[in-house]
Amino acid sequence: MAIRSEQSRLAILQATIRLLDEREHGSMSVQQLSIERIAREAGVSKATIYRWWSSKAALIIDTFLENHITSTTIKEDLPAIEALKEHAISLAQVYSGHEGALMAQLIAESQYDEATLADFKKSFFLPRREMINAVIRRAMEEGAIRDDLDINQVAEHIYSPIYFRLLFKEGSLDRDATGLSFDITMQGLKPS
Amino acid sequence: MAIRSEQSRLAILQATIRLLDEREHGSMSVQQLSIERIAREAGVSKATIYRWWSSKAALIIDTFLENHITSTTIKEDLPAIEALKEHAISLAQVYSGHEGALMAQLIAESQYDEATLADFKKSFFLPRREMINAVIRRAMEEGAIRDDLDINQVAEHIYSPIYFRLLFKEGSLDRDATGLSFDITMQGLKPS
Amino acid sequence: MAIRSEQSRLAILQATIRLLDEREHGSMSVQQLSIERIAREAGVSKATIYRWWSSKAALIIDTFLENHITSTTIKEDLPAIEALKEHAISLAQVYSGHEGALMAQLIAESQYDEATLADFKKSFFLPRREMINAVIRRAMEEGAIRDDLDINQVAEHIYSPIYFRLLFKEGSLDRDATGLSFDITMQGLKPS
Amino acid sequence: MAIRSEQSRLAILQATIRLLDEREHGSMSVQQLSIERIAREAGVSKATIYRWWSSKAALIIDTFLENHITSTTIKEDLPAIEALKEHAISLAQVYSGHEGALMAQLIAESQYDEATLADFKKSFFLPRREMINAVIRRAMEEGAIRDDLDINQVAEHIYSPIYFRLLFKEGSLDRDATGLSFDITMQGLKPS
DNA sequence: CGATAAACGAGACGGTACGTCTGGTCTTGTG
DNA sequence: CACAAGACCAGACGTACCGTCTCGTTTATCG
Repeated sequence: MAIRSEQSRLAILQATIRLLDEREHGSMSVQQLSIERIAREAGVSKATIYRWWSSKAALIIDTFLENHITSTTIKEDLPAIEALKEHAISLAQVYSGHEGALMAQLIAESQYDEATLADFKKSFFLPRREMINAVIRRAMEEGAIRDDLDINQVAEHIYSPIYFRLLFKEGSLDRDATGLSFDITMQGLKPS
Repeated sequence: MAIRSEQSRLAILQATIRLLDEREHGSMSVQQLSIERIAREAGVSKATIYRWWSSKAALIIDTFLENHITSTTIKEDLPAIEALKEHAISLAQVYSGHEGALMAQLIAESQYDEATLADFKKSFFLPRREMINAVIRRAMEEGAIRDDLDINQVAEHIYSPIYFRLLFKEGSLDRDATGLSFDITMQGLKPS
Repeated sequence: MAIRSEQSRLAILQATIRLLDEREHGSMSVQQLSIERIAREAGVSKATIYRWWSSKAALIIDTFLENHITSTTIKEDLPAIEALKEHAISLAQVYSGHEGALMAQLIAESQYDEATLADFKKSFFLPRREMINAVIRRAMEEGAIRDDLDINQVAEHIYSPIYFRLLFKEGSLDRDATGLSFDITMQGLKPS
Repeated sequence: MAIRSEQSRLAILQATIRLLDEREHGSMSVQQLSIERIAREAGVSKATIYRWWSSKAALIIDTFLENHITSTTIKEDLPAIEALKEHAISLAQVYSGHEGALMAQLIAESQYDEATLADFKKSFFLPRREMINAVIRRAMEEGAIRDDLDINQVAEHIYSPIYFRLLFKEGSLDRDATGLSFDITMQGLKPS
């Protein structure tokens, strides 16, 4: 039989994170990063990587998951609106650094491959959305958000300005700007 | 002396648009597209391409400009809010087709190169934003939009849901969905 | 592991010999011959050639070795002087054809690269010189050649007129001319 | 009208000699030297070079001629044999330095182009041979060399060991070695 | 003296090749 | 039988030259 080598798996993931690391020699972009290089760096055969990951993007997504990257908690004890606001602000702050660049590059890669986009959404979006949707639902119950809207569309309105700024490097991702943006959005979402 | 050959310039731009074209043999993505291939297809030396364009992305941007891609007009005779809405809807519709995919790929490329992002914004964003900003300003004067906000931020709120849907292929870009989304945003932007 | 492909090796050597062949389409010179072309002709990746040969010249030398080019036997049963003469004459005759041109081009290439010269001498010169030196030694013992000279210098005097004519295409390389030249040289080498 | 520009001609020749110069940045070989580079270095259009020289080799030959390279005088007041010996020795000494390398490279280039070989012989060989032939004739008259031989063949025997050593970098080109070699050759050429 | 014709610099152009890199696949031998 | 090691074909990378070809711009002769 010969089971999958955990040692190789880890070596590959660690080589990947090391090559993407901001403090290293130049910190490669996702585009510059090559399977070839990762294999060399990890002391692993290229075939082993291809055996277990379908694409460079899939490997990078796994690397992110393994390294608990870009997780933001939601404070359950606050009023729903404020919990959402805190979440938005902390997400924006995470995105203003190196992890934001990586996230932007993953979104970029997703434009070239359906499967990558699907994988990306499954791994990052849906889990987070489930959490956030619960809070949105709570806000609807609290009467702070219109309850005649699709929940996903509400989430979209909350997130989209943050991703816009991330991808276009336009406007700030700091606390104040994100808070103001959130308030405007909420003004549009509250019941009339 | 030795003037640039218009013939070569056109051959290059046309070969590029042809290779990116949706109806052709597979319709290459921006990533798959190579300078090598464009040169071969255009019957042109690679050096000629490198002489005039600093990167593949720069060439593609020029190709877009040359082909009047993704231009949407603004109806000046409507009330400002309705002009904005029409603009948003027609932009979303353009983005729901092949041109949307190309636009998404250009945004993707911009994540890997500062210069590309700058070029991209200069060529597509700023011109459009100038137009839209005038309408936003008119809406402020008409009292339909809060006049205490930065105009760019207002534009951001109008655009960001569209780009979110474009990039994440989540939610629809059709007339109804875009209209609803726009209405929500406007609700947040109108004076209290 | 991953052993060298004998199939590729042969394809490369055969493509090389084919391209250099006198009967083919123009018969390329060593200078005109390109790694690119050989790879294309052999149906082989350029990298495979670069992996195993350090330069075009090294590849051509191997091609020669593989094809038993320019080997001339020495008749052991003749008196030493006559064996040497026969050898000189047959070498000159070989050099008067296509193989002479290739040899001249290899000498030419050697002027531009130390390693090529060394490789060339190791592969062609030294083996032949060992054979010839034995005969020269026999001639010295037979009293036909001065035995106070360095053997290499004796060999040099025998060979140099042939290479002179080869490289300068001056004078003939036929049996009579080479024989006469050899006799003159021998007159200078015999004991006084 | 419009006569050839002496200024350009000189700039080209000087750029060439400078690029080939041993003291400069790496001292390019004839092979590495490119028309492109010479033109750039000379501040001259490529076309101007192509207008006046048929090949790189032709240009280099002209450069040599212009710079009185590798000229060796013959002492008329010595006995013919000694004049020849002095000539051979001083030629070998010239060839043991940078000029020898250039000469070797010109011989190399000549292997790839008939016209270059012809030009090379016409510019360097024949003039020198006329001088040397006169001395050989004198040696014949003095009874020091067999007078039943073709003069060119005599010259060949005198020169060939020197070129052999130059091209194969085998054996020395110093005074003693060249002198010994010359003596051996002369022993073969003197009347019996 | 002014027309004109060649020579010139500048450099764009289509090509060809360079040597390196990566993508994926396949093979061989080890643990 | 998963793995490392790495060979293999394919093909793109960006650069360097090739030799040809406009371009204006001198520059000298000739009408």
